[in-house]
Amino acid sequence: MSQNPHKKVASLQDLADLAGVSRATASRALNDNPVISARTRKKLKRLAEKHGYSINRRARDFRLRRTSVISVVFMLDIKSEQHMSDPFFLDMLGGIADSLAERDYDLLLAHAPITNVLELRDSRVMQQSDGVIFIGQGEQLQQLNELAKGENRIVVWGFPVPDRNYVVVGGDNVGGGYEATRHLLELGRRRIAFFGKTNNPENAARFDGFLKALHEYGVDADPDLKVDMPFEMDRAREVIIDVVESKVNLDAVVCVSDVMALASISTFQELGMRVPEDIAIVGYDDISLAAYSSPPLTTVRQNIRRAGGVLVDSVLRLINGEQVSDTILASELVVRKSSGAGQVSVTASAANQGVAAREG
Amino acid sequence: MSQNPHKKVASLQDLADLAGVSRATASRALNDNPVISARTRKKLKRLAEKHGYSINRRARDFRLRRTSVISVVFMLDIKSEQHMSDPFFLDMLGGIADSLAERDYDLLLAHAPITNVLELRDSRVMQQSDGVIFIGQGEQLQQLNELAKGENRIVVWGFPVPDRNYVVVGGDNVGGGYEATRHLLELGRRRIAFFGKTNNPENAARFDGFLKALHEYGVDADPDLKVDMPFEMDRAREVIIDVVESKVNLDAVVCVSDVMALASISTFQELGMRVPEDIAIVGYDDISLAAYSSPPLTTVRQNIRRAGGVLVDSVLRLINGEQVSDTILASELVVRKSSGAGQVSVTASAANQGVAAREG
DNA sequence: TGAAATAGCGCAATCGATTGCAAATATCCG
DNA sequence: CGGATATTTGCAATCGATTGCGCTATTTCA
Repeated sequence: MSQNPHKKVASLQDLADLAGVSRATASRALNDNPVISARTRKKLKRLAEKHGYSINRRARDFRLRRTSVISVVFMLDIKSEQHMSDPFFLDMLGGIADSLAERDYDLLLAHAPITNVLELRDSRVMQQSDGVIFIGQGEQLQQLNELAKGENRIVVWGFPVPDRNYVVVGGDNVGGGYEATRHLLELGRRRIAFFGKTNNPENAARFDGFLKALHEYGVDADPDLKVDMPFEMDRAREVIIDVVESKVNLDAVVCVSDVMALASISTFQELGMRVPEDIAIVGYDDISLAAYSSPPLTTVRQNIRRAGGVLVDSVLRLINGEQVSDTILASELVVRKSSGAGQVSVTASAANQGVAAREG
Repeated sequence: MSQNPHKKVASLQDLADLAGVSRATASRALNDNPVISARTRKKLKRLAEKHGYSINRRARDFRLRRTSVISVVFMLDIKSEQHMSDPFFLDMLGGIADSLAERDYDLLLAHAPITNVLELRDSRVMQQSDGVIFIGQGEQLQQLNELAKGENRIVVWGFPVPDRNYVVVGGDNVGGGYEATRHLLELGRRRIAFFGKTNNPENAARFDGFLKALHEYGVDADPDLKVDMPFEMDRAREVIIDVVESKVNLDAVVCVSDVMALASISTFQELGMRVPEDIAIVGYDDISLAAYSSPPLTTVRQNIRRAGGVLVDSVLRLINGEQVSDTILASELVVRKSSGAGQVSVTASAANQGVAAREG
């Protein structure tokens, strides 16, 4: 009201009228179309500025038959909504949101637990957005692949399994699992457990790294030490108690997430075990609370903000019809000692850009 | 492709052609306009179903001059982006996202640190969405109020300060602060500190509750025990070290967030103090990790998912031109003991619905 | 100086839906 | 059976932008 010198300039037509030109000219001027003279262009831009006119993006998107919306879908463990509260996801979401904002895209958040990814096909996630970013492949590899069939605007944060119809951006899960395990082996531990479900490719890859390290150090893998840990912390706690009570001999744990690691620390301590003296624990993600557990948590850090940027980049390039290859981002082991919050970083593995080219 | 029996039915016109009626009739039929006969309506709905036609929401929104988008703005401490990774926010966001999805609204996420709220005025947050939800009032009470002036589609999660132009939904901060403090007083503690900045209304209210409890128990408030704690955990750590080293006598702490409480526990332990023997700590929010710290954290729980629902409800009703009053949601103290993950809940204060009516 | 080339701008169709009003058809009633 | 009323449906404008094509000026060059 009061901030606009004259009456409201709501549409392009209003602006054009004000400038004494046609709507078409106004449109072209604001879009820097070279066919418009510099004088006219400047005049219109000045008027737009002066009257606080900003283009109606919905109208433009409508005309251009696009949405300027990217959907972000969290593929969580089906029954555990709680899992979503892992700070890792918020960091990831923040990174994606920032990158999208820079590129002038909106973010449509879909995080309700999805029982079958294929149900998404007719949903707004697919229909009313220009592209989709999946966080995690979940357990529905088949369905996800089916959904991605014929679609060329889907990017997934996860692990590059063979024969898929989507682009993958992921951390170096094998390397991360390997470094985490190697760290424990270097500390002299030999009875190292792996805590986490391996029914999704990411965790399976971490487990591969785990096995690789064991093998390298000549340690046999004991099936009892692979624990299929649920994501919900209270249930995880029960499983840990089971493990300990069944007298499985273990002196270290590699966890697939920091949240799980923190829950484990708490549970082991509750059971009278000392961390890390009796049992050493390594997490994954390096959430900000990791540095503030007691003892501080050694963990594998993924560059989440960078990941968000790459995810957005990839999906936008797909939309643009460009060739996009997969990306594996480096992870690094962050070693924390009980004495204070000091930390030492050890690079785990270098970033490999574009590991696998994508078939057209 | 293969799932559609015939060719693609992309627009309402296609569907109308298929049914042998006009576009107008098709539109009315799908929208259950009573002026259309039941037979025609059924026929069109069946056809739409069969051919997998779903309405183009952008086109409809465009015609209806609305966006079906609600913006969510996180009003964070300006310099600390990290703060965003507090799991509390993700829970809140999840609750809002779910409620919006139910109501068929999109969620536009704006979380970049905002130096001046008024800058939002010309941004997409205000211009391209039907309503706005602010999470927290931040420190910019004045500007926020200025922004809300003349707007009647803004809802804020926070504390109902006087003379504002927006609707507030909030937890019972005074009650929460009070109960947290009372709990410590009941345990016999008398040197209780308050950790947190009180430059935003929510925390100020918690501090009021804190003072009220002290007063009730005849304990004098010591200015040294009010610690203006930064949100970043590493800086908070430094402040705590300062406090301890300056020989301030304290035996308990009320924190304005669980994340801060967890960081405090870690720091106190690092300094050789036992928790809770030497110093007892109460948090706020009951993030899921709170139950898994060592020792488990006693905290004030806010019903976040409910909050998300109320926020969405309120903003949609505002959009709808209805009168909306403020809402204060109950908080409850969750007491956790070192022995295991068992927990006892004590209701802190009842929910007061619609505390203050809003001037039209 | 006159014809051709170029620059600058406007006309009008278009994106996919909604809706006031009018037209067409069906139903009713004396 | 004819006119009045009620029921259904269609016509066409509209939301706010973009863009192919064509129309004027203006400039260029022989």
